[in-house]
Parts: sequence; C-alpha cells; structure tokens
Amino acid sequence: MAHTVITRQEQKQRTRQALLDAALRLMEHKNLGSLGLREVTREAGIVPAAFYRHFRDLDDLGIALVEESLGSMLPVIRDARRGLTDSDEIVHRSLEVLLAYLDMHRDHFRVIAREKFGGVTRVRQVINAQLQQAADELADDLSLLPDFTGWDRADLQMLTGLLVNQMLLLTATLLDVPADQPGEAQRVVDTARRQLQLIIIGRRHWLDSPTGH
Amino acid sequence: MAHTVITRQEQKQRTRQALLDAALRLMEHKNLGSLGLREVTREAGIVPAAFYRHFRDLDDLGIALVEESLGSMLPVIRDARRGLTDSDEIVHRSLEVLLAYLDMHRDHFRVIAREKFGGVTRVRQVINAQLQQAADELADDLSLLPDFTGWDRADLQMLTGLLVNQMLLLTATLLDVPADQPGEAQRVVDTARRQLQLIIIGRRHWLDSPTGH
DNA sequence: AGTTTCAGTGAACAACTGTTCTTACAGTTG
DNA sequence: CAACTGTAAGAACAGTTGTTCACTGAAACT
Repeated sequence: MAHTVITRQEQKQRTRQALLDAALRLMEHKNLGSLGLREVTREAGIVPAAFYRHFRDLDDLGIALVEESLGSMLPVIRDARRGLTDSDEIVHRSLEVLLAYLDMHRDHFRVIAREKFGGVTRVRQVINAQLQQAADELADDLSLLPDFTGWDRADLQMLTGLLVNQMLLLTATLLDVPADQPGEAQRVVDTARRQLQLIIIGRRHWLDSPTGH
Repeated sequence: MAHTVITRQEQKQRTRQALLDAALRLMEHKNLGSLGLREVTREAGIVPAAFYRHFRDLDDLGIALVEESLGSMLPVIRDARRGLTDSDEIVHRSLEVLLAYLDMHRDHFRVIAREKFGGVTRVRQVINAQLQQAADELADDLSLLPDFTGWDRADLQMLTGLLVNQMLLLTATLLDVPADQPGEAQRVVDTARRQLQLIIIGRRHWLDSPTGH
C-alpha cells in the first residue's frame, strides 16, 4: 500500500488552505477584525507561530480570503450571461445563478457582505475594486446589445452599478434569514425580483424620459 | 461664583453619554465586535468596573448606540417630506436632507452602515427593524398621493424598500470616500441621483408595463 | 550519501482582557 | 443633621493575546 507522496509546497498549500477555511468558519459569527490569531490557528489545528509562515498578519489573511471568494464567484456569474442577447434575460439569469451559487457558498458570501462595510480598510478596498470591475464588465457586455443603442458609457455604468448593488444587498439580506424559515427567504427573493423588474422598466424608458439626459 | 449643582441622575446620564461617545469615536476604525470594554472606558475617562453601572456588556451599549443614531435621524428625514404631494419631489428632497444630515453626523451613519452587516446579531436586528419601519412609514405617506392610485400595498413596500436600500448604500459609499477628495464624493452623489431617477422612471411606468402585475 | 532548506513545534515574554471585590464619598432622603 | 443610596475608584484575579526564539525532522537539492 503505497501512501500518496506529498511534496513540500503541496503540504504548505494545504495548511494555508486550512487557515483560510478556519477563518471562514469562525467568521460565521464574527468579523475579520474581531478574529484572533491564536483563535484561527487553534481552529486550523496548528501552532500559533506557524501562522507567520503563511501570512504577515490577519489582515493579510483577510485579503486572501476575499480574493478567493470573489475570484471564484464573479467569473461564474459572468459566464452565465454568455450568448444572451436580451438585457432583461441577462438580469434574471444572473439572479438565478447568483442564488444557486449562494446556496453552495454561504460562508464566502457572508464574508464579502460583512467586510464590504467592515472595519478593515485594505480588505474593503479589495472588495470594492472587484465589484467595480464586475460592474464594468457587465457594462461592456451590455453596450453591445441592441437594447442599449444610444446609451453613453456613464449611464451604462450607473445602471450596472445599481444592479450589482442590488445583488449584493439581496445576498446580505438572505444571509440574515434564519435557516428554518424558507418561506421568509422566498418572500425576500420575490421582493428583490420585483425590484429588479422595476429597474428594468426604468431602463426601458430611460432615454425617452424628459429628465433622462 | 455658584458652581452648577449637578443632580445624581444628571451625572449618571453624563457618564453614560461619555461611554456612548467614546465608543462612537473608537468605531471610526473598528467594529462593535472588536471593541474592548477596557478600551471604551479608557477613552471615556472612567474606570473599567464603572461600565457595568450603565450597560450589561458591549452588545448592550451597541444597541443603545444604534437606537440613538437612527432614532434621531429617521424622524428628521420623515419630517422633511411633510406637505409634499409629488412623489418625485419627495425622493429628491429626502436625498437632500439625508446628505445634509450625513455631513453633520458622519460617525452615527458609519456605525449604522457597519453594524447593519456586522457580526452582532441583536444589533443587526434593531437596525433592520428601524429601517423596515422607515420604509413602511414612507409607504404610508406615498399611498395617499395621486401618483399611487391603483398601487397595492406589496408593490409600495417593494418600492420603498428599494429606496431605503439605495439611500443606505449611498451613505456607506460616501463614508468610504477619502475626506480630501470632494470631487469623488460629488461624483458618487451624482451617480446615486441618476440611479434614483431611474427608479422613479420605473415607478412611473410600473402599472402600465406588461410584466408589472 | 551528505548537506541544505524550511514548515511546523514548544516554550517563554510582557501586555492586555473581562469580571469581581471592597472602599470612598457626594447627592438624596427622612 | 444623620442615615441611606449608589456612582465611580482602586486593586486584584485568572485567562488570553500577539510575537520571538531556538528547535526538530523530513523533503529537496548537489
């Protein structure tokens, strides 16, 4: 029975992931800022001093965590709209994918929602930069559609920023719904869906509105 | 020179306020959850043990703090729309008042934005309840206007929830703008204004849209 | 086969944490 | 004026914190 050979960097990568996972687990009930270094290493099953082999401090770990979370999620949502040519369909499809992904990675979303408004400046900046990029990419894709002929760049970004914000707020709200109340969660999603619908309607009449430009 | 006589409860109220102010000051860079009891009392200029005369623990202080913040702000915004009969005007006037109030009470808004998504459950519940009430009251007022004849309660709450969310997100974004970049702040406000305008347009066409009901 | 590299250990450190006492002393009450 | 009340002080408690250091042992390299 030849047990698997583990290279050095594989092992290192593994403990690094253990630290990230430990922090992720602990952050279900606290912020990044209120995490303790010993607390995290204890949860990860290593000795405190070993932490420094992987991160300078907890803020560093936080940044890595956020990059891991958003970096895996945003491409999925982006891919979900590939090939779609109707803007309304893009919005609704994105929402669907977001909700499915949310169910599978609640912890990751929770960290994003928490730290987007949290106390650690550098982490906030990383999140904002990534969300900004997501909004920009969405604007890129939409600008190619017939629905948006005549739109200028600024208005497009205004719209996609609004959509991204709504998506983020929806996830934050859903994460606050107790797990034993699926009905309430459905109600929240319904409301969000109608709010998106209202935005879509506003989008449809944006250019022909007297105050639109 | 008769020095002012200070009653017992006046003095107590005064130290209580000193604790709240101290926490408010410290929370510019950290969350409620990462505050220390000793840290707060040190900042307030009293001895740690005295804390317990005013609050059971820091979560209690947090609740008092958000109640103070929202309790003083929401009525102001509510009063700002008294007498107005045009719904578009109500939205824009509310935004104006919000921005003016924000400039005067940045610390309070920062706490609300932070803790709305923060780690302390009970504090989050208080904030959500107050914001929900604000949205409900706005729905009450709007329902009396001619603009909303034919609207049912659920759609109204959907709309006001959306508006409240947008206002909250705007304040959170503004608080993240470095104090030495007033231009960037203006840009953010402009975008938010156009986003509200888009929502207003959507509202205007909500009932006559094929998917509207 | 011998040497180097380095992720993880274990012990030690001073500093700080929340909480519990007893004590002091000024405003309040009869 | 004397007794009472209760805020705040001061000291002490056991735990926990972040960081450092010399170390071990196995993978990686020559």
